[in-house]
Amino acid sequence: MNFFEQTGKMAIGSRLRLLTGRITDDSAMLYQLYGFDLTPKWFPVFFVLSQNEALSITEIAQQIGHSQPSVTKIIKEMTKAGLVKSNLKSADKRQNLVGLTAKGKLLAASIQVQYQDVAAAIEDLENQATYHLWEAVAEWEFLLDQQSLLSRVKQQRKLRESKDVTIVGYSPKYKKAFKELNEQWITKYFELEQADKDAINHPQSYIINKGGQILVALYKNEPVGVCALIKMDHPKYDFEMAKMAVSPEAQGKRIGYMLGTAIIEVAKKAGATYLYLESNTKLTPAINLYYKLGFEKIPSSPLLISGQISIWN
Amino acid sequence: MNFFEQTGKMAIGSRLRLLTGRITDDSAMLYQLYGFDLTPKWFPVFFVLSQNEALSITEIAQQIGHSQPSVTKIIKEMTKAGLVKSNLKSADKRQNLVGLTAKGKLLAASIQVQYQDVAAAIEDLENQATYHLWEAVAEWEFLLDQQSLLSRVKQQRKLRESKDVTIVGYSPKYKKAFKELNEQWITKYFELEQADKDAINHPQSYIINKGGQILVALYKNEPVGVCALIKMDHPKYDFEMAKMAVSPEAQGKRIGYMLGTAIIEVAKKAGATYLYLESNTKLTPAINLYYKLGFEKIPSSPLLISGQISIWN
DNA sequence: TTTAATTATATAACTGGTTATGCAAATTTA
DNA sequence: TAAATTTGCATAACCAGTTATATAATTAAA
Repeated sequence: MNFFEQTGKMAIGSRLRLLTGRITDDSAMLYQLYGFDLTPKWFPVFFVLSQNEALSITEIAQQIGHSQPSVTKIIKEMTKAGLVKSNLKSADKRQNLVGLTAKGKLLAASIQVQYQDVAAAIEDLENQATYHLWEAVAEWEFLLDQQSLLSRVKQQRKLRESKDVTIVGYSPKYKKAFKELNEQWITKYFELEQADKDAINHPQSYIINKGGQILVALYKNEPVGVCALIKMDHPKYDFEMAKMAVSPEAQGKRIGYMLGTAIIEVAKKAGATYLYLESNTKLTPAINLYYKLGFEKIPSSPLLISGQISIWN
Repeated sequence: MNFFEQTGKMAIGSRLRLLTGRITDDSAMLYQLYGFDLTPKWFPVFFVLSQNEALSITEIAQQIGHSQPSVTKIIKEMTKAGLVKSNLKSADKRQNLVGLTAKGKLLAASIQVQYQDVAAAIEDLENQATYHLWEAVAEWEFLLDQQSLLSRVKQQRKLRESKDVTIVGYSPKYKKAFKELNEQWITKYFELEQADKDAINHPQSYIINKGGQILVALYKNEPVGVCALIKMDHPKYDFEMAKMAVSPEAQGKRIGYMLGTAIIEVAKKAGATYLYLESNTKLTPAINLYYKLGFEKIPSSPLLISGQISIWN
């Protein structure tokens, strides 16, 4: 199996498929060896039916983890083989209650010896092994229930991509980016007010020269996010965090979070203890980010959330 | 997954199938997420082709562990998608040498980031687990290479069935069985001689009364095997082991072996140090059994093997 | 050097599952 | 209580693999 040494673990799906096929093939031969008229694909259905007097198609499907049409087909085949009787009396006329026939029950009783031998063989095999397949599979099921493989890979991608993101200070070459990124999202949700226009068109004079700061997030050396710290003249708040914008194409790389923590760092170094922030509550993802950064809601104003950093001190 | 707790490990095939499906489904979505025009089933072929300039269909099939028609179909699809060019120049005109196109090579290069993310996600998952799926699968492959599941179950069956076998001493109620079992196999291969007839028709007078012994193997209380110890008047050999017969229906339950070890035990208790045995070499399974019991060939006679017990002392 | 056997591939037919869909019965909602 | 929604099932169509088989090219054997 040199192939899988080359691919590494990302081929786990292919590798599992091959092993499964191997086991299923041998299982088919086992039923033959013991002289039972059964196929591996009937097994799960047969097993649950031997544990229950009668079940509906859907109940069986749920218990064994198959789709409902799969069970319908299997039941049809098993009925033909005389193992199962369907359409038993049910109060719910949509349901097709099925159960084992006398022949099926006889088979269920006599197949016990085969079950024992197979269980013993697998137990023996697992005892020879240092890694345990059964438990490993159970654990993967559990871990994938908690978070799917898809979502785990997405998380890894974010992690990797955030390594390609650097945060730099403002310089005139980012003037255009600062304007466009802010324009983009503000016009999407609101109208551009004069104060907005002033700030995003003239960051140097309206923000930096007044004691503020601007940070730019670069992804592969292209500016994809900005954030500003605006000097406030207020007894409690030293700065306002504002004009945070991230390009939609660069979403999902935790750029907002990186800009936020960086700007807080800058504010701290400038001696600030509280930051002010205004946001419309309808911008849910942004609000979540602010909470994550440590901002808290000021109860007074219902529509806006303003906040203060409670993280430090 | 309560179902698999009920079935126990004999449902390992079904359980693996479900897990495999789950992983494959997520893999398909991953290719979509990263924007690559690839499906999970192409992956093994695509991977080996990205490692080799050109391969024949059969070579690919062997490397990835698929059937040849499966690869043929996949190559057809990938050719249609422009990833693969087939019928490259080959000395052997039967062969269909295939390799990646420029587009395929580009894809191979750009998909590396996805590979990395998937590998990292799986690595992370395995690090969270106490049992390790990848290694467990590799170990099962190895153990099944050594001995198939089918053969392991057969072994367990023998073991179980040999527990239902008991060895008892001769009594007149086994007279018929002793005769029939011996008649059955002797007439199958040879002619019944007068000495044979005497012994199998009158075991009491011809064997036991002359200082010999007879053991009977019972399977579910039915006599299915016999073996005799015949007193010899010889300077070296105390007894001859003879008239061993096992019913064909009871074959494969290690009954011959059990009878043999029991009769040797009896001989030991009677003070014997060497046993004599004659057999025609064409009875290969029997010969193997005798060797297993500790008999050795007497070089002089080519057609017969006679022997001596060298196990004890 | 024919002839026979083997090898490489393609194709057809099958298998054990899946999703999509439509219909009838049951349940919930207005 | 009529209308809308949900549920249970069967059927159809598909999918990713398989085995069986035919054909052409190559290799081995007579």
